[in-house]
Amino acid sequence: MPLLASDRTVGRLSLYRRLLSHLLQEKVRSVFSHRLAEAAGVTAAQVRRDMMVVGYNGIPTKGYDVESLIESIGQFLDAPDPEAVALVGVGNLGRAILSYFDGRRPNLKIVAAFDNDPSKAGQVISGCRCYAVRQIPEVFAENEIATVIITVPADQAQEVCDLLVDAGAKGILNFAPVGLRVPAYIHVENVDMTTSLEKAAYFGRRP
Amino acid sequence: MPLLASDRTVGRLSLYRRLLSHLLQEKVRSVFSHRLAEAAGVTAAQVRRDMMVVGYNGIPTKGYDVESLIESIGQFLDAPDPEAVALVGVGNLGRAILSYFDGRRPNLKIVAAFDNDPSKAGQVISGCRCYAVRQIPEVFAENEIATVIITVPADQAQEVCDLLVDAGAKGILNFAPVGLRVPAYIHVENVDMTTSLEKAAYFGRRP
DNA sequence: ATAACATCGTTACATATGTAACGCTGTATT
DNA sequence: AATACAGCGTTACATATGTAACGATGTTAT
Repeated sequence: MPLLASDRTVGRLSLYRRLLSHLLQEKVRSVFSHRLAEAAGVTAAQVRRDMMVVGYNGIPTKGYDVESLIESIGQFLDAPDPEAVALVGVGNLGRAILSYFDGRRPNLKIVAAFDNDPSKAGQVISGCRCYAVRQIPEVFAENEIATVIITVPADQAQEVCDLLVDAGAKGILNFAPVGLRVPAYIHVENVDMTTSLEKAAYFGRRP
Repeated sequence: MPLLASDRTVGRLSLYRRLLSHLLQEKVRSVFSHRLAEAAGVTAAQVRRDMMVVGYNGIPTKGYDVESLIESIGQFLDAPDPEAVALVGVGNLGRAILSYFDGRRPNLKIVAAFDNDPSKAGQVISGCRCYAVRQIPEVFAENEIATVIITVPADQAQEVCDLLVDAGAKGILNFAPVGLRVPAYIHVENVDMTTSLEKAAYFGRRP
């Protein structure tokens, strides 16, 4: 099993796992590549090819065992131990995201939020404690935080990003609509809502 | 100039336009493909190739005129007239998005928000009026809404989606972590924050 | 026990996307 | 006015990604 998968593949694996979890909740024990493909909006061949990447083997005429496949994808995607995540920028969007992720992925828990408004420090929002921005280094070190979510306004994003990289961030989920400049070994995942909306409008208009 | 561009290309054009707007605010009149490429995180060749799609021509040794390029990209990406957008699901995330888009893209304005909690009807949030879900057909017809943002919980997303398609939605920006089933002529743009976070963590871990 | 069948794993192919090379063009300089 | 040069537009190439075809495999039913 290769230790590195492509961006697209990782995205699909994450999606498969979520779909499989839903199936498990509905007491579904096994699933065929066809069905999983339909739910994920891809072809059955794509699913089988992705399973190869994970190194998981199904059984002809039986399909994939839901529970053990979830386990296998987890071993591939997740770190061996639960990971601590931080969020910077406790505005409307930051709070919404804290709420969104609260309890959603136990292995990827947001344990600290930072804001440059000092009055927010000490507050607990959706189970997450707030700190001042200057506390980033110590809190990162204490919790071994490597993954961060940036939800500050665009004009502060680069500045915050630099602080985070210095503090040891490796993976950044960036909601600010700017291209962050980072060292090559850092991974930035951009969520650009403006672009997404414009794409929805554009392709909705031209079928 | 081709009337249809690829998904990726449209995403980059949207990004270029935003970067160009920033430049314009800083009174920058013209820009080279190199600089625009650097800001967007792509190669110069990519920028020039994308300009071909838009049908915009620069001038050797002078580069691209910022103002007229913004205009050209707008003509390519935007509808001839400003478009009305709706949002469904006025929870934490919905409100954050209403605030985020408030005044950001004048040609793509969120004019109506819907929620199944009747107490929200009549409220105005970030300049956007709230309605009950059952009012979707009439409000869509009145405002000729074709683009919608879905921010309802996962278990209600498909149901809401069906209503929206019936009401005439063509482009859907979906924040719910489920694969929506829609007719072929409808375009769904998924923003999957869970997957994005998992990707950030995965690639941060494996450089 | 054996044969038929459905589904899997894998390899080979097709398409989409990005990168680089190259000649062209217009400006600026002497 | 002629020449040098920086940057553009385009074409050709390389890589990445997705699709489909095909043989292998295990289960089930006779």
